[in-house]
Amino acid sequence: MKKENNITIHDIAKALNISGSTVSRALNNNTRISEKTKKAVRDKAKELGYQPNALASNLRTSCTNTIGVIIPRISRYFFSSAITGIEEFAREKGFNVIICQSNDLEARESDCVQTLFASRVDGVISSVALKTNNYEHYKTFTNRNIPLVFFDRVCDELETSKVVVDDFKGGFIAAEHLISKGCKRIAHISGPQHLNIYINRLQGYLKALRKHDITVDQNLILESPLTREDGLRCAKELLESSNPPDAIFAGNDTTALSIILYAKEKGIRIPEDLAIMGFSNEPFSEYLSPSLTTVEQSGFDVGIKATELLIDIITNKSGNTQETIVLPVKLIERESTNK
Amino acid sequence: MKKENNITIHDIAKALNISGSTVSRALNNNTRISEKTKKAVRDKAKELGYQPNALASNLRTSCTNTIGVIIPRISRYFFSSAITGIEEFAREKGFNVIICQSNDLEARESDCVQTLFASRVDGVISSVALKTNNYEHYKTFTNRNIPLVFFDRVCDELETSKVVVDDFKGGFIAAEHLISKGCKRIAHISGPQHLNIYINRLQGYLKALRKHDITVDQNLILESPLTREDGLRCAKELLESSNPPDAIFAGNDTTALSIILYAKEKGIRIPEDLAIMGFSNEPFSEYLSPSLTTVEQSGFDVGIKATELLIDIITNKSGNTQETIVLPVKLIERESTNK
DNA sequence: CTGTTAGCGCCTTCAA
DNA sequence: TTGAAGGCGCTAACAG
Repeated sequence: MKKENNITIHDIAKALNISGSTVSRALNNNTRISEKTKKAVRDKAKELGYQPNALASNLRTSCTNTIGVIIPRISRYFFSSAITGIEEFAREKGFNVIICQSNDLEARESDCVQTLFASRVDGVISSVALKTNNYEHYKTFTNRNIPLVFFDRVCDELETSKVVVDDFKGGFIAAEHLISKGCKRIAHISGPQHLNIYINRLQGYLKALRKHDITVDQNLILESPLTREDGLRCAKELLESSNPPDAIFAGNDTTALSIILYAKEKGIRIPEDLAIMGFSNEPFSEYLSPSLTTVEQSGFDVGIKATELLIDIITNKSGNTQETIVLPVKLIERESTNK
Repeated sequence: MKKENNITIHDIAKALNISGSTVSRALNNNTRISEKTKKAVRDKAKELGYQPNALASNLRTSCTNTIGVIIPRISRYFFSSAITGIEEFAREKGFNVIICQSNDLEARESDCVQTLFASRVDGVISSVALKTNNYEHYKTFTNRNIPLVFFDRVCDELETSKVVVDDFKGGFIAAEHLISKGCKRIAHISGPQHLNIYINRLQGYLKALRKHDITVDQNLILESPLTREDGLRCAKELLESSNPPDAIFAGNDTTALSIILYAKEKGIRIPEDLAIMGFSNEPFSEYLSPSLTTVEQSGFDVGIKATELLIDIITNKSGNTQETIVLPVKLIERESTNK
């Protein structure tokens, strides 16, 4: 369906008896145009209801003013809030945002790359899929000098900028917090060990144990895909063992909630302030478990930071295209129900 | 930052000693091109690593193959799943998607309209902000013949297509379900009464009461902004009244969860199968309240339907631009904890 | 079936 | 400080 003809810069030019180029320059606030002309042009533009045609401008400049985003799933709160941050910042800077979901699958992620590339995005922000082991597809961007910024789940093989959360410290303070409560046998449910975030959280946890001279018990460290189902499996394994842990540091919200639910159902007592949900801020977590301690990162802030970095690279203000920004984490302790 | 020069159709043309238009037609699978030429063109395109430049095509055809979406907040599960549906369907049909959030504010919604318009989207899918009372800004689209489809929260003032959920029936079956459990005093927490969905749910509820000769008690019908805070206010008002209801049909998930939480905290007994969460499918609801009965709609399905409708209109397959599609609802009863 | 021609609306040299 | 001219890459008449 063709759109109606719109007002172009030439209509303004004709109305003002000047040339199209002058109008173009005036509209783009070129310094070589007199204030008087600029004002006249702007007024006339408003009067005629002129709307610049981004398409034409894009074709000419080969800039789309569009940022592509690849995320695992939009329905996870961390990512939807990251997108909110990305969108907000990008729009403010005059960029549009195109979002693609990988569904945590490598093949889909590869499709996303193609889609975004075909859309001629000026830059890309991505958080890698759980299932991604091969990062070749990202070279579509790096090979063509299209700026790429990873956030949260990053790829270390590629030389790009990154915005990460201090997962190591998160794991450390989570474990140390539990130790300070008197716990010795602290379980940790970790995620897929090819992803930086889970590796780092585990390392942080281990460091805390070592610092406090607590022997590491490998039986207390589980690797999980962090799904709900697997959360229940972990809960069973940990809570019904002959020698159960006295605290649990779960890898993510889903897992933590699964465990608490399982415990409640089986009548197993596990004080919520001795369970820690890793790195989440799901809005419903508080409802489920009002006294759960969490280690948090703000998806929104991560999104903003990543976008800021990307736009800096796109507009060439920053020559450094391999910067890594580490954002701090916070331990949030809630009122205890453990009376 | 300018992109490197890319392969164009003319490079292919030159390599094959044919004209650019033939290449263009071959690539677009025009019927008037011989299979042999098509194959030659496609092979050469692949060989050279040709990537079509959508920008140029867009400028020429004044179609962007892009759909704009305006939603209140991406972080609400219903909307994020709707977007997943929209995206999936749109991509399959070769459309890109640009998402804007209104944050449930009228002014922001108006900004979204401007942004999408400036992006020259081929069509728009929208769910109106809670705070929107004036729909003038949407005329930016309707005045210019840019197809507009509302979903879920629709605007009846504008003559557009709509995809809605059967809220009336939802309210009806929710109330009737509670009546069948023997409840007589059924409270309903409704949302802002300028929005179709809340009006209809309330009407359905009222019809069920009338059908079963239950006198309507206005004290049991609350209007709420459906926030968490107001959920607590409603809980207090209902549960601590001198004559409390024996069932509650909450307007949305947040409210339902607030009520259950409040009840638990205060030690007030309210069997979960006598509370109904209206129209939600938040992934964490089940964790919080495993036996809560819900009336559900799938955001994903709504998104798909809306996109299908919009793309039909854009591609002019359907002349009807004022269709209203009503999707059914389901009552989901879970295992009762009310032993 | 294929080629020629002429723009889509804007920006950017180059020249004045 | 402004104008003229050309072209970004593609497509849609119009001719053959």
